Amino acid sequence: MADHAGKAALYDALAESAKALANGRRAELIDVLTQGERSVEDLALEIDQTVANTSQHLQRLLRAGLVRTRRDGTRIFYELSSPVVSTLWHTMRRVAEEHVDGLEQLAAAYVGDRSGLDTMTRDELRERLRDGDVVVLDVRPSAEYAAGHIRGALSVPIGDLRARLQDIDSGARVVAYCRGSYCVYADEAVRLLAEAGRDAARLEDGFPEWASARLPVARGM
Amino acid sequence: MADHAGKAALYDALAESAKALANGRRAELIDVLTQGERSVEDLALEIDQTVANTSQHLQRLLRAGLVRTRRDGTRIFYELSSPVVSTLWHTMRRVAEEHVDGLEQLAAAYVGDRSGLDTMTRDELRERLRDGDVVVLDVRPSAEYAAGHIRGALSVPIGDLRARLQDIDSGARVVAYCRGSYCVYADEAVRLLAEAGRDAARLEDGFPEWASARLPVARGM
DNA sequence: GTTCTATTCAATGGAATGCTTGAATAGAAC
DNA sequence: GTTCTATTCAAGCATTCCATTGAATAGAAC
Repeated sequence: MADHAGKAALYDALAESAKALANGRRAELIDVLTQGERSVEDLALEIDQTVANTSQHLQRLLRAGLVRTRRDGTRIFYELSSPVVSTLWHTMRRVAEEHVDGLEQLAAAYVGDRSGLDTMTRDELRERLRDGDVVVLDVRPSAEYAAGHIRGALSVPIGDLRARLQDIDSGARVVAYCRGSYCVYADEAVRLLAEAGRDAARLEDGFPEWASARLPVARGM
Repeated sequence: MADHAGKAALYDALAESAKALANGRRAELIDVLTQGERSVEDLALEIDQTVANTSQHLQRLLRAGLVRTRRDGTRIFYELSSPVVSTLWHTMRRVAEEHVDGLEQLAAAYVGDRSGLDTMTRDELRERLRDGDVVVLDVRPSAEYAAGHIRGALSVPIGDLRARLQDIDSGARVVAYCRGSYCVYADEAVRLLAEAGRDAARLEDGFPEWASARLPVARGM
């Protein structure tokens, strides 16, 4: 007969990865890290938590093996330890979307009304990029742009957009993108651009989807 | 600016699915349910817990939407609410295998030494089934056989195997299978058969892998 | 060496979780 | 109707988890 203690311990270990994700703040961290590596302070700002608290969550993720660290001078960068982790996060999100009820309402409440916003599919953007008749704006924080972006996109963090409006060719069709469908930066950008009389749309999804569809990306500033 | 409370609530909701899996006993339940629906008492036996405790875990899974129930006479059957859940479980397992350290040791400690056991791949078994020169034994509990099994397999729960040895054609090559690579029933069966002088091997993986490879399956006893 | 800064550590209190026990419920069988 | 049985509910206690606070550390800049 198999030993019961052994079986329990095995499943406890298997559940460790789930435990690491079983907290809203850590889920948020993993989601942000999906966009690329970030420093602790940066992440703390991103998830609206104290640095100490963020650090503790990160260390829990580290212990579970979901992230790894790299030191650069005085700061420490965290990143996902492998692509499987990002797959896990996306699968979890799909399951939650399908099965956690009330989630759609929460998402709608957070994202707000998108009915007035023009959108563009990945395929259309790819074609227009090939034809060169589009300006693509990456409105995520510049650290995320640096870690990877759609090839040909300009980095215009959402906070800088208003000030840099005049740098953007006023005749061109403009497409803004950010992290994905839950991310509201691109929405804000499109609204701001539309108010300024530009022909603006948001990419339906975000950078991770673009990258995992193996479409052209670039790194650095 | 987006409301922070809304964002936190959204991610908390997304983390709900992970919380449901963030416990060894619940992970075990999901794993068993991967094989098909089961009653509460049955599941309690399977995970070596009291019925009350098992019931509470099941209800947590139910609240998270990962399972659904069906009443049949006096008992209640639980099953996974959709195939995505089983995908989630497998992804989680892959992540744990890759990143939780000490897991391999735990698995090895539980599974024991397999070096003396002959194994057969899915492809080989499929060919032999087509040629008809193999006896296939499903050594899982009969409830799991009923919920779905390799077409052509006989149901011989591991506890009954010794008593039914003489029913098995003594000239044939015998292949035993159970739930997957962590499942030890098939190992036990192969050892028992080998001791009895039979030509026995275990299928490398288990029924779920067979089914998701879309190979021939059947239901019922 | 000293100072500065990003990160981590340690201790706290309050909330959620997990297992146990014994009682309650809701259909089935009679 | 009564009895039986599978499941759920409710209360209790020990454990773990989470955000906060303030102190400690380790490397960079000077």
